[in-house]
Amino acid sequence: MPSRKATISEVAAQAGVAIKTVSRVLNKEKYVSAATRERVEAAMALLSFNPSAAARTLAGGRSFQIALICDNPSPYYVYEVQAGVRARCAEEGVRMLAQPYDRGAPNLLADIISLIDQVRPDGIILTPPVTDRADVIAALDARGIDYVCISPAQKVKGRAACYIDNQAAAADMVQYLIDLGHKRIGFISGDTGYAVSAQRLAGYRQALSEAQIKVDPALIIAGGYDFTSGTSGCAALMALAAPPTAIFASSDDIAAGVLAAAHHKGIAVPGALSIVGFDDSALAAVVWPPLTTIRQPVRDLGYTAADMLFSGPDAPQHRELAYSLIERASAAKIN
Amino acid sequence: MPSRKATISEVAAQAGVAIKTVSRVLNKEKYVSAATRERVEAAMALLSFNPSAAARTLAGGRSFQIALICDNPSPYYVYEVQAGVRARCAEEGVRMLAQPYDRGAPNLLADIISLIDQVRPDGIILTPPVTDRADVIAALDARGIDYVCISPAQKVKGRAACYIDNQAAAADMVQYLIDLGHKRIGFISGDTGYAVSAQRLAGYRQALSEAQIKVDPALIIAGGYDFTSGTSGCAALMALAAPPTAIFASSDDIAAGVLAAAHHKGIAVPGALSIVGFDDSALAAVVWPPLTTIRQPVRDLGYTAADMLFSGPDAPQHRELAYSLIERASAAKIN
DNA sequence: TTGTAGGCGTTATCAC
DNA sequence: GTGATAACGCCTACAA
Repeated sequence: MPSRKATISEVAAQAGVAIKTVSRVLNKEKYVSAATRERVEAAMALLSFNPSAAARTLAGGRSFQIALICDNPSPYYVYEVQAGVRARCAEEGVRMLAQPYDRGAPNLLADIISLIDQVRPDGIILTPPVTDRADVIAALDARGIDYVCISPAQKVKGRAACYIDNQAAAADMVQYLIDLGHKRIGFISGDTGYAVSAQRLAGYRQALSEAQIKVDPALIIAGGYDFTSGTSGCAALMALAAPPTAIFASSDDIAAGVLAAAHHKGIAVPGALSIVGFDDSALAAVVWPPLTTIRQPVRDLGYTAADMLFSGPDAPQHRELAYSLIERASAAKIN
Repeated sequence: MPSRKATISEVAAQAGVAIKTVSRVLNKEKYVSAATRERVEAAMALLSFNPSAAARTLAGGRSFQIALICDNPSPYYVYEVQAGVRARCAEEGVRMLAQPYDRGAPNLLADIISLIDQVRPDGIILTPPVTDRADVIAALDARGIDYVCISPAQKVKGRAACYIDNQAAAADMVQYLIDLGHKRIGFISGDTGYAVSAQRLAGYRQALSEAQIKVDPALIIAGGYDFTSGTSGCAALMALAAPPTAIFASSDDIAAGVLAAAHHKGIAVPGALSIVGFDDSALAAVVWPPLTTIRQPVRDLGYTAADMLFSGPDAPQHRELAYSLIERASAAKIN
């Protein structure tokens, strides 16, 4: 194993062909005789040749990198999205450039433009709430970069995305609780920075309204998509003079927090309290296969199939602690 | 905002200087008059210039990318390490190339070599168990690439690393349980693929031995660093004719699993059962500051400071569910 | 302090 | 099918 990197011209010399021919083999182009190809491949193996990504990018305009623009307070969510994207990238011979960013960063647009101009990724994957930033989308369109949106707020015709009707799904979940006999149902919202937060709240209101149940503002707690919103939200709800008998958590992390707080207070779940949690990473799971076609038109997706929920590598185990106690209304209904 | 990328020569023309001068400003080199610098910077801003990473890499030999070679079954661990590395990279104007890999991948060495030769990262960060792969380390040394090891099995003089004496730390933790009066202490091990797993078991044995407590093989469960090892391990231990009164979990994920199983069985924790968990991501937290000096000699680190434990962005909240019930022996003792 | 020439390793174009 | 040659955008070396 040589400690110095072999170049394409060395491979060419070794195989007794022109540089361009090696390049053809490398890029799996047509019009290379089988004999030549084999000789070149042998030479590449002999010299353990690895093409320079920088040179290929400079000359060819492709970077062999897919950027994942990702902001989410939940480690599980990030982990699953990354794991899935990474796996698909490996299959395609592309590298994943994970770009977590701080939500609310003032220069997000500039950062993304820098990324594009500096790295020239072959494709970009967006997660909320960037999926809903008109300026970012416009910049991507202007540069003609391929991209897909995970869970955008709106379904836009012709734009590659993994979409779900959040309001309808949330309404389904609340309806499930109503069917169980609940009338006082608490709601812990997600971060207001995410468009889906309002949509889920709308679904909550819709279901109650359809069931002729009056919405009690005291039962609606403003939270964020994290564990602590669940703990504090649950505490606040249970401290009410008339506490709820069920709680809708706007994310699975919130649901886990609610569970923790409920346990802390000695409340049996389920029993005295029912909880449903909205599973965001289920949506993320769906984007993996479409990534294949990131350089081609990607079809929009509707609801996630139930069997895709929690389909991440070890998702079931990792989340068992939370889900063992969560009514799986979402999984049952979202489909 | 032009939709086409500006080049360095365009900036040079705009500023009325030579390309090389722009390059000097770009790389913050000395010997550029303040006036010239300002003019160049103005031109760069005007054209919203972003240098091509590919071109800089090809010509300069630097890629402005740091690779993070990471394998771990715990999302929290990965999340925290990535978050920390990313933050430091941003400060340094470098990008993070996260490279999760499948443990036990047969071609890991080849993959890493490909990474080096193709991307030429400016530095590499390794996490267990790659930190202990002699072939990988040798390859890195051969190529003269800077790298740091998080939690290697052995402390190697002169090799940049974030190290902790796992055996001593584990012994401390078990001693803590013994001090609480426990005599039958269960042990759920980590994956045998990690060198630290054996070291932690050795620490367990050592503490028992020093306390004149006979080691009962039935109390030692083979597991992995994940949640389910905790649930199944706990179930197995509690099913014994003489169950333990305390359990040592080889990782925090295992500890969380033990907790879940204990709850499931209606066992009060703490009370009937004490649990300690080994916190791996605490070690990871320590590597962040040294990253600054990744291109310079990096000093070895000893035990992690207690106040660095759980220092990740939202670590305390996210892990509250698990830790609210875990005796924090490790945090107290590791320092 | 600034500018000029040459090359980094690959791909695209256009011949052969 | 295969091969020369010119880019690609920037940095290193060496002048001026």
